[in-house]
Amino acid sequence: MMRTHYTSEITSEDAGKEVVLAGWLHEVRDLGGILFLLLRDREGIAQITIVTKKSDPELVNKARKIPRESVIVVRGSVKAEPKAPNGYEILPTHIDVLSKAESPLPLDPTGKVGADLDTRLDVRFMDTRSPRTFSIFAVRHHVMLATREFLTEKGFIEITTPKIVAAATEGGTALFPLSYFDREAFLNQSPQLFKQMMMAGGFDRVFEIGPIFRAEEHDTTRHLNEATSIDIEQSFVTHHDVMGLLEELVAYVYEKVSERCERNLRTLNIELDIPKTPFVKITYDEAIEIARDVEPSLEWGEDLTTAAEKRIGEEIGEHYFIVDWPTSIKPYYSMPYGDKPEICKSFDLMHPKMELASGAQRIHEYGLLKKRIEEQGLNPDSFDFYLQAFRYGMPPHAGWGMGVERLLMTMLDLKNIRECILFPRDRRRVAP
RNA sequence: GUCCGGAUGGUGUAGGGGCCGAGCAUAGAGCCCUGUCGAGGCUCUGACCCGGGUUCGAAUCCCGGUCCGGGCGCCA
Repeated sequence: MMRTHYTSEITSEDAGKEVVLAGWLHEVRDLGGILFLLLRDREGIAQITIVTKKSDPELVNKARKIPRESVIVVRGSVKAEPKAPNGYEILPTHIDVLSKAESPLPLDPTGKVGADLDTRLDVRFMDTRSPRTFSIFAVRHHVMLATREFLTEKGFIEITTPKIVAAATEGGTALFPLSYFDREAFLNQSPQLFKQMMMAGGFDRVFEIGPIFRAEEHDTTRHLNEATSIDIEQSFVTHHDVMGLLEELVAYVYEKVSERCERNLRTLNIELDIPKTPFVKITYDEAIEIARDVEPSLEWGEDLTTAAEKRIGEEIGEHYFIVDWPTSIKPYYSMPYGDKPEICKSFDLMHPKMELASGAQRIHEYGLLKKRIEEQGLNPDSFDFYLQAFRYGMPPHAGWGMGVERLLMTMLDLKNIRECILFPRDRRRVAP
């Protein structure tokens, strides 16, 4: 290791110790007789102080010439100093420039001058140097870690399923075609079919965190063409059981993030309210009723518009479920109610600002599933690989899928979903 | 896809027919400065998206294109 400490690992109590810090030259303040260099690493910023008259002229000269954002290693002793930012400063004996930064910089990581999201995404490697952007991804990591902990604790087994597939999963959404040797294939829109097949496979409880691809030409602040989904499937349970699991998971993730990401949340200026469980449940019928305030022409059997979702979100004001959707607007694998087949055992998890997840009790009976595929205008033959799993002992099961970026976006109150993914793929952007 | 708005130094912006030889901030170069913490002061460098048109005159108005932002749709 080239460094002995992160900047955050030093306090005024380390006075007198020799340390080696490594990072980027965040800022230089040259006051003439005294020179302050700010060294930034991913955990924070440390002040390097050089009193010019008392220091080696060569070191002073060298320090004055380093361009901002160059990668430097500083060896020196810690001095307790109430006037310094974190209560300590480093009196350097050696400063090495490992990689000199060109100037001007494509954006300003100190954040003094703003940059458009588009500019930031073009030079994401530099954007993530800013403590704010870095914090978003530190939180993202903890969202995914907490999810894995929670689901593992609940007996779920993590699986990975193919992203290259032969046929559409659900119909509905558009897929990206690609050439697979001499055949056409697609990028998968969801692990749905595979996780269900593993219920027949005896896994009982599975989850996957992975990319999903949608070829829709949507162009909004809450859609991506490549997103990350947390998907679960569980056997011998009902949709009510997996809704319970989902709300517990969301609350757990919020709780762990607020415990483990204190500094990041402070950087982002976010005060996390841990959602209270159980979440409110309203039926689709009730949702339509509320939505008619703003969408009087909304008919039963139609999907909710953006304005409708907003109106209902305002009304409820916290996380909630919309349950019992019309069978016709949900995927074919959703289980219709036996006594009322026009509605099904499906649900959406909503944040007041947008949809986060959707799921259902699944059809586990071969004949009904095949019939539903046909009714939705799809060809059962292309689902043979899937349907087969329902013919030799398929337990009743339920599950859901939740968008990681949307969870993070609503948690951190970010205005654009592109903030939540390092290298977003959208209608226009395929690089970097 | 559609509607609205926009494109000015590296970055973020002001200016909406002549006042623009384009203002400001920040960054960069240089000088001064011993406690900065958005350090400060002085000097300098650096820009009107592309193509047509209107006009004596276009950064500014019109047309086309490209790119970008927001809303809606589609969608999760």
